[in-house]
Amino acid sequence: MNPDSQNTPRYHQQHQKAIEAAASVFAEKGYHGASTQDIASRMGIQQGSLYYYFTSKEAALEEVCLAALRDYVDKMEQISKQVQPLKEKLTAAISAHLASYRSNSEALKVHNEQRLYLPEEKREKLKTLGSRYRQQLEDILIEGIHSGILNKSLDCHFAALSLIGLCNYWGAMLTRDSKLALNEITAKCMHFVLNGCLGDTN
Amino acid sequence: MNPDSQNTPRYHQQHQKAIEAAASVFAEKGYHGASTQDIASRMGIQQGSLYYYFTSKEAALEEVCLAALRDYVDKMEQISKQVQPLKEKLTAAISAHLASYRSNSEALKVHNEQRLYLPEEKREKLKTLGSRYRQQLEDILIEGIHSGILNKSLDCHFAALSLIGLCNYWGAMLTRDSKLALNEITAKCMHFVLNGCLGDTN
DNA sequence: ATTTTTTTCTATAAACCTATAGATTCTATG
DNA sequence: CATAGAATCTATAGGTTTATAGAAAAAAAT
Repeated sequence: MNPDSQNTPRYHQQHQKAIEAAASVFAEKGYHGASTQDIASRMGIQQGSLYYYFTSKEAALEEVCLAALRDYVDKMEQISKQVQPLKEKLTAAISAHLASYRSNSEALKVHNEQRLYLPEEKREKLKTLGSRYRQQLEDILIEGIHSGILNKSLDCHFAALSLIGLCNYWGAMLTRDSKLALNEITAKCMHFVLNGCLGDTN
Repeated sequence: MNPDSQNTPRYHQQHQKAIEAAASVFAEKGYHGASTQDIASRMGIQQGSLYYYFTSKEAALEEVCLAALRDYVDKMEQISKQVQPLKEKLTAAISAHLASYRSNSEALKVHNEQRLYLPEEKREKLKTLGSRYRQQLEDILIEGIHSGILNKSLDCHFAALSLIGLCNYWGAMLTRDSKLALNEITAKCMHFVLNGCLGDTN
């Protein structure tokens, strides 16, 4: 393959479609449970043709995870930058996290559930992006402490991770049960994270 | 195979070993990523011999999940039955949940991450057991409300599920990072669940 | 219109995987 | 110790899977 060929508009567009197809199939069947045949079928080409866009199945998983996380970190960065009170920011963050599970071709789900099947080396970029995301969340919480809203002695690192865990859990639920309402779950997560089980309501 | 043969002590013991081997391999490589060869090797027999203990690879996954959940529901039942204050009960529940990830041959992890690869019919028993577990947790919370400790308007159903999500997340972390201390994570989860980010410390 | 380049297809090698059948070894019991 | 039954092994059928190579079709450039 001529290396220049990767610069045509068509290549770019098809490559994108390939990533989406892979994300969708991996989300449904898991990395090992999905075949390159499945991915190719979903994007309407022959199995062998897929290798024009991915050097290997593993590379496909890597690209899916990277794209998902990059997308997501970007979104978080925007939220984090905006000047608005803590509660609004946090709600936006949770809502964005949960929403990705529904809409975004489930790529984030693939990242969360399948990335460990990548070899160590291929996971490094993911780790970097992942901790940047966690850091942004942490910063929002720290800011909340400074503005006097959150508890001074809150362990922000632990809280940020827990929030991620919580959102991943409910995000996965959302993809499985279409009856669940995104807004409702967002609000409940928000309330739970802020108040816990002891705290006063409203 | 003579159906009586399944009643010998040796069969029982080897069957148990097979379930543990399967749990360990599934936990590491995922259901589809693991081969029956892997499982057989781990228990030190030939690949074909495995079928003396499992009718199929899928049946192996089913047994692993069932065993894990049964074990776990039992443990929860005991905790739930004990007469002790809410905080102690909740701590015991969280600690037990997290501990299973470390010690229990990671079968619970397999249940949480791989059970969806089972066909609907084979998942029904799991659903029943799973909701029994959730219900027990919910009951602990309800009791906490009645005894005046927890917030009256707490959504116990949502809180119970969230707690499960949180424990699954930190449980998975514990298996990946052996430096994390079980007791510390238990205490932090406990504190987070009770107080959230707003609540007072201690 | 012809040539070049990109994109897709077909065919296939090589590896692997599940499940079964029948032979073989082990174990317990009379 | 001989024998029945349990447990394991070997070999393999039948299927799927990844990845590659070379042909063919489509698109773009000259």
